[in-house]
Amino acid sequence: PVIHGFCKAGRVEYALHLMDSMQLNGIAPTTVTYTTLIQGLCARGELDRALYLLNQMKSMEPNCAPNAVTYTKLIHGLCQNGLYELGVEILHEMIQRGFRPNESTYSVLINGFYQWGDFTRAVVLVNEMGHVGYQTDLATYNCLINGLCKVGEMGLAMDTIGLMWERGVTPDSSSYTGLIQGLCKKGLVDKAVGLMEEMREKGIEPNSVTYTSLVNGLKQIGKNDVALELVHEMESKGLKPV
RNA sequence: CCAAGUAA
Repeated sequence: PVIHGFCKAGRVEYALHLMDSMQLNGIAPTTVTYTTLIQGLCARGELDRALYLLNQMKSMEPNCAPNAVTYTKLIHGLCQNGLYELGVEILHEMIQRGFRPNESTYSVLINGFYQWGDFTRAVVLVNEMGHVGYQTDLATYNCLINGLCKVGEMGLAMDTIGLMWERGVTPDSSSYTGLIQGLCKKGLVDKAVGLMEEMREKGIEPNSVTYTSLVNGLKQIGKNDVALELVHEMESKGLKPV
């Protein structure tokens, strides 16, 4: 808890030191302690040290056995630093050790793949996920949609949101915002406008990011007047441009 | 029970 605070404040070194003194006083670090430190190290790009900590945890079982959260944080860190191949390895290790990766784990990886442009790997992963009969939740879908939009696969992205409705997962404003951005990038601003109408019909309120994205799209194709209208509408709802 | 994932 305290350590978590230090990590968030960017004082990872201090937190590590603190853990040492805890051990000297006979206080055993817990899984959460380690996990938090791993997160802190990842954020600083010190992945080797994070991996080292993971090994240390494994040798200290069962008191601080790594769990799903530990792995997810680590994989997240690896992905952020472009080491998603290693992330996949860790994922497999995790499965071998009998951990079920959960929705967060997959979200993190999907995100990592797209972030570094590895579209094919992402698709493989998603299939793998579906194959295991995995339950994809809202955030996972959103990661997927965003990824697809980034690659310009708008057809697939639209299919995905359709799938969400079918499966009873209600998309949120993030889901739609991603799509709107993708459409705008392709110059399909009219479709983006239509999509925004659709989302309100379904009772999903656009937020400031949604508005801003669409406004930018409209400006790009020179529809400054329409863009301005939107800005006013947004402001009348108390939303500020981002 | 406390630590994990998504849009500008």
